[in-house]
Amino acid sequence: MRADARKNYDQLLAAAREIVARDGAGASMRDIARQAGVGFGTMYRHFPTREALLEALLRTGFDAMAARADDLEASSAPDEALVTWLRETIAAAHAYRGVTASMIAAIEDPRSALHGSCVAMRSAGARLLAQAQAAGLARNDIDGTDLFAFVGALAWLADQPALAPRTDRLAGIIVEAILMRDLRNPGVMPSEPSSPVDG
Amino acid sequence: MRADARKNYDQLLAAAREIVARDGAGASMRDIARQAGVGFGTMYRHFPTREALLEALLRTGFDAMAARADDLEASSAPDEALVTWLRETIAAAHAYRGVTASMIAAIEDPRSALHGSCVAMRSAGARLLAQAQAAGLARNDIDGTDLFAFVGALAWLADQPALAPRTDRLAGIIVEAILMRDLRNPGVMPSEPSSPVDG
DNA sequence: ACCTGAACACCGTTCAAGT
DNA sequence: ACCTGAACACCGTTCAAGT
Repeated sequence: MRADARKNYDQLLAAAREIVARDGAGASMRDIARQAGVGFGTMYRHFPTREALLEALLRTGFDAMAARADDLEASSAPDEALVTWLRETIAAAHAYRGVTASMIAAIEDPRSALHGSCVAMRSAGARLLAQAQAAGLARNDIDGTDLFAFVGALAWLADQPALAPRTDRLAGIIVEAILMRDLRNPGVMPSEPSSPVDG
Repeated sequence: MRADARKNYDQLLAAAREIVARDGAGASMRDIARQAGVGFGTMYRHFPTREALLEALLRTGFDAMAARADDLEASSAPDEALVTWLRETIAAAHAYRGVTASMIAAIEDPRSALHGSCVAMRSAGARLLAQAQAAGLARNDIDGTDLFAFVGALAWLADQPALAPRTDRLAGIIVEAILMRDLRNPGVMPSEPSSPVDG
């Protein structure tokens, strides 16, 4: 890759990060090329489709969340690892407004440029879920794709200005349901031995 | 309203229903006008904004769901009323692909044409929730807007082809969490008298 | 090799001209 | 009163012409 091409590539990615954060996944391609100081044709040479551009933009973040899952798996209890990973992943997805739909469409389309990153992230979450399930800390009737679906739905909530402030609390309710916890009484701490945990 | 204007209005609405069902909330306005056999100007005379058109399209459905809440409140146990209403409302929202976001944005914008219908529907759901809460059948730490948020998130799930088949099951998990039920063992039917139902 | 922008076929929206 | 479509400023995308 020639030096000028490399520079254009980097500038396009930087511009895309800025414009997509401002205007969402449907941002104007022309705006991105303009912001990068590059001709439209150059942009299409580097990224033949909008999805290819989003892919390059998201791969870094996705790979980071997959790696984060590994760290959490090693350092935390299975349930806490899962909770932390879910919260951070929702927050990360929210950083790219509106991309969640493309992300989810990519997971079952092997031809999509986003496919690899999506599958890797789903696997990372699925591993954490399996750990929690093996420890008897999470319900057994959901899988990694269900987890992915919840992340997507909650990231979508975070994208709605009217609902964003409630996202954390609603995520908490879903996490409770996944972890089979019962935290309904706000005054009672989970340290109280209220549930029968016999095998 | 003149007879020809009335006819154009109705044809625009019918065309919008068809095109929006096919292409979602971002459907081409020109397509709708063309499908209706009406000039662009005529369309903008009747519906000055895209939101105004969506509003007219959705108001009927929203009002129906509000009325449905009244029926259910009168005819069913509070928890079953809430479950049924949630499922039907998610299905109804899904019939208008992608409009959920506009619907939710409208709820806190009194100037939006959708505002009235949204608030009415939220109130209907909130009433069912309050009934279930009063009967001790639903958790007390959520309100009508939370319910609305769950409906939106689940309708969004139903809009994603890759996740649509799981929507019902995931809705069930959320409903369980709202109703404080524990149906985690798939083999056990709820007919088993496991919960104390004394009043 | 790589870059560029005129060119094409669209889009949402407006408004002068029609009946 | 109401309808219409040319006109404007955009958009995504391509491709012949340049270096």
